[in-house]
Amino acid sequence: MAESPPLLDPVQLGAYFALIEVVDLLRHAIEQQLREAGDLSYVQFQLLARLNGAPEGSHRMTDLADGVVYSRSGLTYQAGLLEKAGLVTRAPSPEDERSVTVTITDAGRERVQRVLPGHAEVVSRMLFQPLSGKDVETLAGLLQPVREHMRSTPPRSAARRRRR
Amino acid sequence: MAESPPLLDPVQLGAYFALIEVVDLLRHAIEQQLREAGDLSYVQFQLLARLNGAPEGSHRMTDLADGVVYSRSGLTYQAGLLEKAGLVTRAPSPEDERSVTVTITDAGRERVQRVLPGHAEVVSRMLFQPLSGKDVETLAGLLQPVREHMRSTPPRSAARRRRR
DNA sequence: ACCAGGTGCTTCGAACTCGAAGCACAAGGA
DNA sequence: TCCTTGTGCTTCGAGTTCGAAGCACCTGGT
Repeated sequence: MAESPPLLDPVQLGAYFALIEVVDLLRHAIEQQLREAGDLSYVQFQLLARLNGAPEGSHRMTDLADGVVYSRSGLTYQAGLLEKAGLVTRAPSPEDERSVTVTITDAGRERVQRVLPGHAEVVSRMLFQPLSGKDVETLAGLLQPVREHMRSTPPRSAARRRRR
Repeated sequence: MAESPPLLDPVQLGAYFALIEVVDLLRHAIEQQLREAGDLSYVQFQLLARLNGAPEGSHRMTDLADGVVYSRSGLTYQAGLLEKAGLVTRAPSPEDERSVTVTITDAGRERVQRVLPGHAEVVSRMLFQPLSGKDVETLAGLLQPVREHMRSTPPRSAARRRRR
């Protein structure tokens, strides 16, 4: 039987490894900055930022979990921490008694504002410093379709919950 | 006082968010595949792959930790698991009594070979499907300098260990 | 009106992660 | 030689993560 050709050529491998490594290093740097500047984990920051940008400053738990790449149970845990810290409130939704509406508080908005400059600074310095404006546009243009592709493609052997 | 301009423009924000999200989604998919195909976590796979590619099939702990973005203690833990699973052996280095040399076993190599095709398939399908060959080259070309930049730039307020 | 299946969230247990502290060896100057 | 400092790894404790299971509510068909 013939040797099946490698599914990834060297260029692809390089892109793949670089992608993973770049994001790992970036995340570490960001996490450290957020911890020092505002005692937030990256997930917590993402949640607050998302709420801060929402029309009413609130979202359902599920929408939050879908937005961030995160498990439901993990979200419950983090939402609990944020609530305990007074950065967020949780209340059952009026329309659907099952769902919980998470709303950012003033303290939460302040916290986001507090860490935001440092956050932007880290991203700018670590990620964008070696890239020209043109490069960034190109990068964004390449990643956007990939993002959409991944979002639209179900996890193959998917079954968020056992389907009948 | 004047409003300080945002440190990140919309295009940069888009690139940044897409980058993070793409890698998060990719990692999840990969992790699931590795777990199903070979009962490996992503870190374990990375470690085995690195050892598999090494000249002697071995590395010192520190070199492994530096290669992967990972804490020392975490590496000790994972190396322990891999050893327990018989995929790797650990032995004190002959030259330096302090350091530990990790070596991949035949079973370890087999395991890598077993999961590799599926791994490549997932990466290919999720990441590269929406990209042309030219796109991939461009992406690799953009990320390479960023990777080097991050690697060479120390964590700013760095001090891996308390410096005097 | 019932009730079977679906959905939203939480709880639970097990596993993983990290940094700080600790141990042992190494290296280099007094 | 000693002894101070540095390095390689492990241990420890606390915090975080996930999936499976569980509970409550909602929906649509009969």
